[in-house]
Amino acid sequence: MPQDNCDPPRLPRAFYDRDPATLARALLGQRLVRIADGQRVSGLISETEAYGGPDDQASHAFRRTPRSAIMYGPPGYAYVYFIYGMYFCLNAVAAADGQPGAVLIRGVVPQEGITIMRSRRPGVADAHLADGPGKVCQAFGITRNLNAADLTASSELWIEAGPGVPASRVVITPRIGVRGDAAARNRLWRFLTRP
DNA sequence: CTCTCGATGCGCT
DNA sequence: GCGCATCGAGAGA
Repeated sequence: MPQDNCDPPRLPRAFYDRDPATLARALLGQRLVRIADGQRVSGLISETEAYGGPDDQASHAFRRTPRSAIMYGPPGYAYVYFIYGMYFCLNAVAAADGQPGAVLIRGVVPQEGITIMRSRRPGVADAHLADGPGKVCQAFGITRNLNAADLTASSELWIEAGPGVPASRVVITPRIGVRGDAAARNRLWRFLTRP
């Protein structure tokens, strides 16, 4: 596979080497980039959620299993999982090696390759191309193949430094759809960008 | 092996 | 607002 970019400005591993909530906030306004079939698709991350380890009942890493093992590994890797029999969700592994944690990419505002996204999600209005975790993976063509991809080195999927988002435009809420104990439900670990 | 149900999205009401 | 699609991970037996 020839590398058609000289040196894409991927965020370095140190960027991911933080606790999940801090990383979730920091990922807002960064650029998610996907190259498939030589086509570049990108957008600014607009919504994230942090997931922890054994102290977070809502997290896959609440228990260490073969699937969640990657969340215990070094930061900067993609954790892609299959859900509800038909959707994929993309996470970026956070925190140091041995410290479990990840950030779910819940929403992206499309920038480049919008026509490709439309073709991947036929009949969907532009505003809803990637405004949900499953939609992000559909619009960006992200599947199981990209699980464990190194976001700091992959030529297929990475995150670049974007304009970021000022604190005045960040909204923080509890996470969506978590069913754990009160601690898991009440944690303010969802970050979204207000327009 | 079997059973449950989910870090969801969509279409219909 | 509500029900359904659809299947793999994880747990219990």
